[in-house]
Amino acid sequence: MDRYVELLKKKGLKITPQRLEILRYLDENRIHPNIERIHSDLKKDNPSLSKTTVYNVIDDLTKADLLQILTINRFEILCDFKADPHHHFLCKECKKVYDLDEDFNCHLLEKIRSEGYQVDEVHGYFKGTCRSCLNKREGGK
Amino acid sequence: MDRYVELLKKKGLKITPQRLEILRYLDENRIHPNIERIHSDLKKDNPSLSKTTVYNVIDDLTKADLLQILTINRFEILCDFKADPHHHFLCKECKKVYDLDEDFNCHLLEKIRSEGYQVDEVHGYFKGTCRSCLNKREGGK
DNA sequence: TTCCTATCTTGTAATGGTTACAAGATTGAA
DNA sequence: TTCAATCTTGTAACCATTACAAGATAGGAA
Ligand SMILES: [Mn+2]
Ligand SMILES: [Mn+2]
Ligand SMILES: [Zn+2]
Ligand SMILES: [Zn+2]
Repeated sequence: MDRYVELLKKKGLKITPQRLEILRYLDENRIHPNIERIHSDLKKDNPSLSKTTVYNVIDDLTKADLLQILTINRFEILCDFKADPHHHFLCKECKKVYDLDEDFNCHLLEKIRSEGYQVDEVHGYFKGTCRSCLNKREGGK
Repeated sequence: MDRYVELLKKKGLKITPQRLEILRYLDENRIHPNIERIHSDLKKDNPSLSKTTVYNVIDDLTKADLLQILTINRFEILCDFKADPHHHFLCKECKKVYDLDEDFNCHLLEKIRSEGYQVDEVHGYFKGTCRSCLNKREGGK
């Protein structure tokens, strides 16, 4: 059975072409796209896709814990296929959002939990300039 | 000289009553208020304060690095007087945002820097349920 | 397979937080 | 004291997101 059909079934969501396409797209394109990007990319193969549907599906999938919305900037909704927990780096110059795979701060997490907080989500956002933009800056002088 | 006058002067910003009031308010109320809250609280003593001015001043002070805007949720602008770097815990139940004073993940920060990223900001956001809300839940059963 | 209802998709309209703008007030340097 | 640059204010515009209603689809039951 298709991997994405399985994911939706497991969460009790109906199988629709739109949900499958968006899920596949996010899994295969780990670029933290915004709503506009998802919509315009998928419209190529499915011209009738409505932007409202993209909003709805992102909402459903987020509630089902199949993806997460980043709040690394407040100007747009950035979507991330939910794989292992990881953190992010936003380059202020090219605006790309990179994944950081390294494990992140178990010590503080333990500390907070031991103080009685119930922690459901851990978000780590680093902001600055990526290597590629730094290089361009060097080259361009 | 007034502490806040000094801060503004150091950054080359003109001294205005609105800027001083907002700066003082944020320093004395470390509750990560949103624009609406700042505006309505300060309007009590200064009825002519415009919401546009709150937006403008927050913008100026952020650019001057005197405060930071949290992106812990995408529904509102939360302001934080810029003191020592620290991280945050959002309670999904009462919506309060707590400061986490513990030092946070120097290891990963070093790793990223060593890989060539230039890191300007580090944001750590934890989300879940705070002790006070957990207690209420227990008591209310 | 067929039927039927709950759910989903779509286009359009409404919403509301944020930003743009222009006129009048204030600041601070000369 | 003067005056230009900057700031504050109210109003209007913007536009991403959400609400809504009508028609389509999914999937369980018979
Ligand atoms: Mn990611
Ligand atoms: Mn804080
Ligand atoms: Zn870059
Ligand atoms: Zn709470």
